Amino acid sequence: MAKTPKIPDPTIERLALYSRPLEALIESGSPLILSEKLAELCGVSPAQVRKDLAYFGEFGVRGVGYDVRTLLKEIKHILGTDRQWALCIVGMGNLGSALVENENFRKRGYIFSAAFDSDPEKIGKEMPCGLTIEPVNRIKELVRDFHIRIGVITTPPLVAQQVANLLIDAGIRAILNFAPIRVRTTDRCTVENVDFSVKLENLAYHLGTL
Amino acid sequence: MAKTPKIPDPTIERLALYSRPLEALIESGSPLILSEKLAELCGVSPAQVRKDLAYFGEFGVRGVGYDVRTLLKEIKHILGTDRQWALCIVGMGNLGSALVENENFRKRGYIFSAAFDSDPEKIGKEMPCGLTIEPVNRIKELVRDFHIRIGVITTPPLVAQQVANLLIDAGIRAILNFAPIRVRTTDRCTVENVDFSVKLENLAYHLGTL
DNA sequence: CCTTACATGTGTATAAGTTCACAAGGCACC
DNA sequence: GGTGCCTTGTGAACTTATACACATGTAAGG
Repeated sequence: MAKTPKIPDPTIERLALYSRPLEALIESGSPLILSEKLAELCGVSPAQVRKDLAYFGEFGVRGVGYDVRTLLKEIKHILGTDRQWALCIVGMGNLGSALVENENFRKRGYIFSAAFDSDPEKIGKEMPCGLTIEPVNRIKELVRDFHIRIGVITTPPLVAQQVANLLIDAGIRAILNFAPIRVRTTDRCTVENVDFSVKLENLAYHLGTL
Repeated sequence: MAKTPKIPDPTIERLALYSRPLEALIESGSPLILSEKLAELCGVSPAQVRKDLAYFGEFGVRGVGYDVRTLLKEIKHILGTDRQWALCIVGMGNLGSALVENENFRKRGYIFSAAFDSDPEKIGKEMPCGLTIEPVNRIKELVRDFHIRIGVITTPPLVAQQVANLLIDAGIRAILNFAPIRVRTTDRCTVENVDFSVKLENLAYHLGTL
């Protein structure tokens, strides 16, 4: 990996953001993009775009702009999206089921390799995507066998922490948590929390002040 | 609304975060919470908690702590979560269906009052929650009739912007967008974007550097 | 080959947000 | 009623992140 003295966390988040319009631009055949245009598409400032990219190298050509294909390739390499990642998911309720069927993930190299639940009713059922729901006591075994590095939690909040512990114990080093509770982890394991209602409350606040 | 000179945006996001453990504490019967304890539960610093709250008033008692019920009440009032909000949702795929069935929303006062899709196959179908899927050309009418203020977008990315325009035109002033594309709006309309794969790419980056 | 135009890359300035450290205030016990 | 303990509330220091403005380098055209 390239020399990266200290990258701001928001920069990483924005890199992922930049890749969305770039993918669309490749589809539409545009070979070139300007920082100004990309900035507008992502809702940030042009200087921000250039600074973010400059942390990792010189990907553009002065006086010209950025080659779309090259830039996307570089961003994907930085983020590690140029390879595939095996995921597992715990909690096959409505949300969990929706996620494993989601094409967006697969398209970006995130492959659900195992799905778990504790409900005996669900265990053994095959889902439209072809996965069979496994009992949680097989987490360790399947994480090892499928080389799963990332875990997704879509359980009720009350059991989310236990599940996180199971995942960490199984060797998972990154967790995407959809349960509305902050799960604790060790230094070895990164967590990203996604809480829909937090977002909604944000919106409600802004509505209230209008 | 109280005098609020200039509230940092992260503060609002954290207020919503604080409310989660507080709800749990009420269930478990603890009457009192210390900034240090709440901070730990939310993964922030105690000073941060106190500063965030101090923007809106003095809710605690020095030397004692915060009364859980009072604090939650105040936070809910600030965020506007002490009343109910009517939502509509556009795009009844797997994710959309999962969201309308989600109990988390209803519990916090967010009520799905209308669901839309453009697929003739889906229109007219009744969902487990009792809602009937309506055609998108009824958005304006139903938004008006049900006094809907917040719209949720769970469509494919290609039509997300059009849908956003429809919603804005119908008078919606806040949008929660799950499509992996940044939708543009007017000043009158706030948008919150939730992009799962951005979160995943974040995780992938951190895994890569480990 | 030199000049002009233009967009990137970057050091510096500005702004925003977080942590620190302590003053202010309330409760309990003596 | 006074004293000591404890936690909040908060101004100031510090850290982080964003915006500015210009120097740098490339391509095209005369």
